Amino acid sequence: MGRTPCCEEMGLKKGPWTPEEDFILTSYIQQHGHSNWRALPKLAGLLRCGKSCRLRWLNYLRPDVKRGNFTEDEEDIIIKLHGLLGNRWSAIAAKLPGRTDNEIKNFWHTHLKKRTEQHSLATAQRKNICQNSRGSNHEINSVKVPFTLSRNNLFDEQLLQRSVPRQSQSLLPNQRQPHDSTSGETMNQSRPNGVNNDDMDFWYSLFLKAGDQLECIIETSRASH
DNA sequence: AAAGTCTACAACCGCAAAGTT
DNA sequence: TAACTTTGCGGTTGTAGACTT
Repeated sequence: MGRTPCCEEMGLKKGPWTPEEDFILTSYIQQHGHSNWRALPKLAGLLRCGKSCRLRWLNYLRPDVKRGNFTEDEEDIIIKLHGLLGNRWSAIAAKLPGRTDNEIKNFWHTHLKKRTEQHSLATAQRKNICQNSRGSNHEINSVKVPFTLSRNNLFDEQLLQRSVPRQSQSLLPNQRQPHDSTSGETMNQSRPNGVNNDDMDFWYSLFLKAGDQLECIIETSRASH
């Protein structure tokens, strides 16, 4: 038996939200919270599905949502984190208070993607020149950070150990204490080398410390293997 | 001024993970 | 433990407004 799509029920409205709907949703959540998105629209008197209400609240109506243009600092963080995390927009958004995953995703596709593609092209061209001058026949790998994290892949810890700057070695996973017994247990169960790939705080701090230097060294390391 | 094209972003969709019974 | 429900995520689409021809 399949799951019923949330908007399949008859009479549910789709498309842009009206100010009246926004007011009803905001008022309801301020009074009752949002413990059950599925039941919320009926209780609030909205002809919307719970999913739509949740999205509207999280991306637009929440009081702590920051509107307006991204600052240069925010752009920089997004670019760096995207290099580290890939398209994990919610993880990136977690590091930018007031910004939503949807907003960051849109901003990436409309502004930053082009810019980083241009940067990658320039980097590849620069490295080609460098490689050719050394007479190497190694293929240039365009992947910026080889241990880019995603839900399903593991990074190459040995490569990371070889690659990070000396001053950042102390931050590597096997030198680091787990946050607590629970996370430590999870780490050991799920990762033979004791690494929890979801520990974004760690990778974020490492990346901010090592930053471009880490990327540069890893690229060199790959080319030399 | 009209038509065509581009850009930005709100919103939808399907899927998978997490939670519940 | 299986079946089912709910939530959250990321990819994609629809469309309004800006811009160009």
